[in-house]
Amino acid sequence: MKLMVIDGNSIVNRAFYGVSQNLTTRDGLPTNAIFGFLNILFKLLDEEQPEGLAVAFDRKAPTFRHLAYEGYKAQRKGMPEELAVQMPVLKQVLDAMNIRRYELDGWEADDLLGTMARINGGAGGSTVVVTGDKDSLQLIDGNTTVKLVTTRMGQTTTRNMTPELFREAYGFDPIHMVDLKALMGDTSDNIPGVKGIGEKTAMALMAQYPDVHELYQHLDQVEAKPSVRKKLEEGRAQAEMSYALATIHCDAPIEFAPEDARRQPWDEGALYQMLLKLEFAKLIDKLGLSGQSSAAQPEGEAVKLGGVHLVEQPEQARDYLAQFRTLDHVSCLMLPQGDGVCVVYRQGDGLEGAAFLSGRLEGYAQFLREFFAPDIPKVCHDAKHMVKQLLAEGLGLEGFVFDTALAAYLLAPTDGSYDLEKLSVSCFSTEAPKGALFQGEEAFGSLADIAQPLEAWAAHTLLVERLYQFQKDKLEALGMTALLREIDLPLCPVLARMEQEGFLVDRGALARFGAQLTQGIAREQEIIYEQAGEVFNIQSPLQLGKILFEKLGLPPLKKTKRGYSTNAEVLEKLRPRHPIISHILEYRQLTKLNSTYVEGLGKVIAPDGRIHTSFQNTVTATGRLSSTEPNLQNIPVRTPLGAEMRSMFMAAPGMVLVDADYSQIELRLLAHMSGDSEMIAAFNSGVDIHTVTASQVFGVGVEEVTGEMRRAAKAVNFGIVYGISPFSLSEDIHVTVAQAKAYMEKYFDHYAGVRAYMDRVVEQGKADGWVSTLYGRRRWLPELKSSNFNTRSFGERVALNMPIQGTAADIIKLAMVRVDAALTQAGLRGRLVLQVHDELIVECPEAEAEQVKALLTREMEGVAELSVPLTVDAKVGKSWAQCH
DNA sequence: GTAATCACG
DNA sequence: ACGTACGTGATTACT
Repeated sequence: MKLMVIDGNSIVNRAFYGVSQNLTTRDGLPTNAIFGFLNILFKLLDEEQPEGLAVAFDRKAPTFRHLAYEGYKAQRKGMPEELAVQMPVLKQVLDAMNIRRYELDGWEADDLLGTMARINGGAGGSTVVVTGDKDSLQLIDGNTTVKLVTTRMGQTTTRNMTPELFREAYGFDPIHMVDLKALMGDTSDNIPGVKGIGEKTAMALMAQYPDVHELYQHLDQVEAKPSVRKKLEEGRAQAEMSYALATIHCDAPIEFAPEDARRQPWDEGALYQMLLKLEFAKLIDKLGLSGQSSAAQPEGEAVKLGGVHLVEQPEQARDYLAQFRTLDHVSCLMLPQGDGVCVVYRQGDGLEGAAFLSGRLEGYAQFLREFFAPDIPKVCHDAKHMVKQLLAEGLGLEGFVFDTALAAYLLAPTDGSYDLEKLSVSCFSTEAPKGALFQGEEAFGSLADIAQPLEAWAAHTLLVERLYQFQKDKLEALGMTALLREIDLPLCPVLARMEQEGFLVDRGALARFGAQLTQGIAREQEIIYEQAGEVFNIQSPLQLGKILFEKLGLPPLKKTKRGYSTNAEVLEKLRPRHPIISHILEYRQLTKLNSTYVEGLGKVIAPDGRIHTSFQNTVTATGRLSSTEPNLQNIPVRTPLGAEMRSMFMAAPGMVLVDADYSQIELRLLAHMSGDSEMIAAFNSGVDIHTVTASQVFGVGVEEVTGEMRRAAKAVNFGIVYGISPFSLSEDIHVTVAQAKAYMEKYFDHYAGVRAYMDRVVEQGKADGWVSTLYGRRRWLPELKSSNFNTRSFGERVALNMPIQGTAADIIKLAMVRVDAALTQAGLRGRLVLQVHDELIVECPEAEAEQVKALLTREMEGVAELSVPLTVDAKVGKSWAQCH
C-alpha cells in the first residue's frame, strides 16, 4: 500500500511558526497552527494521493532517548502556550477526518513513523514520511522516501528525498545521517554533537568515514587538522551519546498493520462542526461541507421566527407602524436594490417578521418615510449602506439605535469582514440560509412563489436581531456603547451624504495633465533603453534588477524575497553611480501619477463630473476611516508634480472649498495622554514643537536650531508615536545608530513623562490584552503575549500607536458629526465632501466661505477639552491645491 | 492570489 | 542574536 505517515509535532510546529497572521476564534482560541496544519495536509494529499494515511505525535517529552542526556531537560523549552492549546483541538479535527493517529508513552513521533514505514515496507508497500525534521532522513531506503516540509510566510514548500537525491545532496547513504548528527549535533533537537565540530568539518570527516564508530576506530588515519583530531578525541563520549539520541528506533511496540491506515471518508458532520467552531468558513466552503449532511445539530438553540408576513395592504402597514412605535426597538434589513424592507420585532415572548415590498405594497414610499422617522428605534446592519439606499429614494432618515456591523467591528476591529453570513458562523456557529437573495437582483421581481426568498430574507433579518441581543451587553460591558451611539453610528449618515455629494474634478485639466505625463514617460523610457543598451520592461522589478545589478554592475544594496530590491530608497543611494538611475526614478514618478491618478481617477468620474468615493468605516484596526474606489485619501501632495494633481479637485462654479486640518493632532494627543509637563508647556506656549524638540535633543538654543536639526527632530517626534527603534530612526534620518540612540535618549530625558506613559501603556496592554483610545475604542493585542520576539515587538509598537492614532480618529469623526449638524443648523448650503484623517473639506457657496471657515474651526477645535489646545488651520480656495 | 512599489496621514 | 515605524489602497508583474 502507498502509505503516507506524518510527523504531527514537526508539521504543527512548522505551521505554528509559519502562519504568522494572528488567527484566533472569536473567544480567543488561537487557530493558526491548526489552520496551517490542515493547509499542509491538503497539499500533501493532493501531491501524493496516498492510499493510507497516519499521523504520529510525541508523547511525554522528554523521551527515553533524551533522558540519557542530563542537560536535556534544562535546555528543552516547552511548547508555547498558544501552540499547546491547539494540539487537542487539532487531534479532534483529525479524528473527525477519520485519520488514524498514533502516539505512545515514552516514544517520539519519528520512532512511530519509522516503525510504521518498516512494517509497511516489509509488506511490500512504499511509504512517504512527512516531516520538517532532517533527522528523519535516516529512514530513507528502497521503499521509504522522506518529504521535507518548510513553511515561510504562510507558503509551504515540500521536497521529496529519495535515496538517490539524498546521496547527491550529502555524498553518503541515508542511514549515516545519524553519524552526521553524532558529529555536528542538532540544536533544534538538542543533540549536542562533538563540541567544536560544525557542518563543514563534519561533512569532511563523513567523506572519509561515513560511520562514526569506524571513524573513531581509525582516528589515527583520519586526515584532519590536529585541532580537529583533538576535539574528536575529547568529544568521544558526546559523539556516542549524540549517536544514541539521533537514532530513530523502528521497533516501537505499536500494533500496526498498513490496512489500519487505509483512508476513510470524513465524518462530514463532525468535521463540519469542528471547522465551524474554528471559524474556518473558507475551508468549509472548499470542502463543500454543510450542516445538512450531518446528524449532529448545530450548537446553540435555534431562535425561531414566528412567521414572516408579506404586508400588501396600506391599512396593515399603518397598523405595523403604530405597533413599531411602541417597541423598544425593531431590527430591519433592506433588499440590495433598496426595493423592500424586512422588519423583525418582538411580539409577546416570540419574534415576528413583516416584509414590505415596493411593487407589492401600495404606498410603499410613504411607509418608508414613516418607518425611517425618529420615533421608530431601529437596529440595522451597516447603517451607512442603508442610508445610501434611502438617499437614492430621496429620503432622509433617522432613528437608528444600533448597527450590528459597526458593533461587530468595535468588538473585534481586526477581524476584517462583518457580513451577516460570517457573523452568523462566528457568533452562533450556524450558517445563514444560502440563496440568491443577497447576491442577485430583484429576488422578488417576477417570482410566482415568493415564500422561499421571503423566508431567507426574514432569516437574515432575524440574524440582525440575534446579533443585537448577542452584542449589546458585550459592548456595554466593554464601555463602548457611547462610542457606537455618539460617534460611529451618527457618522454613518454623514458619510453617506459625503459619498453621494462627491468631489468635483476638472476632466479637461486631468486629460491635459495626462498627456503631459505620457510625453514625459516616453522621453524617459527612450533614455533608459538607450542607457541600458536594450529594451526591457522598466516596470518589472525583476527585469530592472537584472539590468541594474547584473548588466550595469551596480551594487545591490538590499534584497527582496524574489531578488534585488529596486525601491526608491535603494535607487536614491545609487543615484550618483549611474545616470540611468535618475531617469528610472523620474519614470517611476510619472507612471505612478499617470496610471494610479490620471487614469485611475479618470475612470471613476461620474456623469455629474464628480468623484464619489466610498468611505469604509469597519476596516482599520485603529478606528480610522479608509477610502476606496477610488482612494481619495492618498492623492499626491508632497512633490510639485504630485501637488499639481490637487488642482484638478475643484469647487463647482460659484462655490469654494474650505479646507481645515488639525495641526499635529497626534503629538498633541501624546502630550495630553502622557501628561508630560514639558510637552504640554511647549504646546501651550505656541512655539513650534519640532524646533523645541530639536533644541533639546541637540542641546542648542531655540534660535540656533537649523533646518536640518528640525527635520531630524520631526522624525524623532513622529517615530516616537510609532514605537520606533534607534535602528529605524538612524535609517530615516541618515545618521549612525549610536547617534539615533543618543537623540532618543535626550528626547526621553527631556520628555520624561512620555517615557513613563509608553512604559505604562505597554504594561497595561500586556495585563489587559488590549489597549484603547480616550473614547474607549479598543484593539485586542494577543501579540503582546506571544512567545515570538518579532510578534511581541510588533504588539508593543501597536500598543503605543493605537491609542494615539485611534483617539485622533475618534476626534475627527466626532468633529464630522458636529460640523455636519452645525452646517444644517445654520441653514448653510456648505457640505462636507472629504476627510483625510486630520483634514476636512467642505464645499460651499462663495458667500458662505468665511462663515463656514469659522464654523469648521470652531467645531473641530471644540470637540475635546485637552490639556493642550487642539489647533485647526483653515483655508479657502477654488481648488484643493489652492487650499495648501 | 501574492509581492513589490509607492501614494497619503 | 533577533530585526528593525503606525495606519491605509491601487497598480503592475508574475505565479
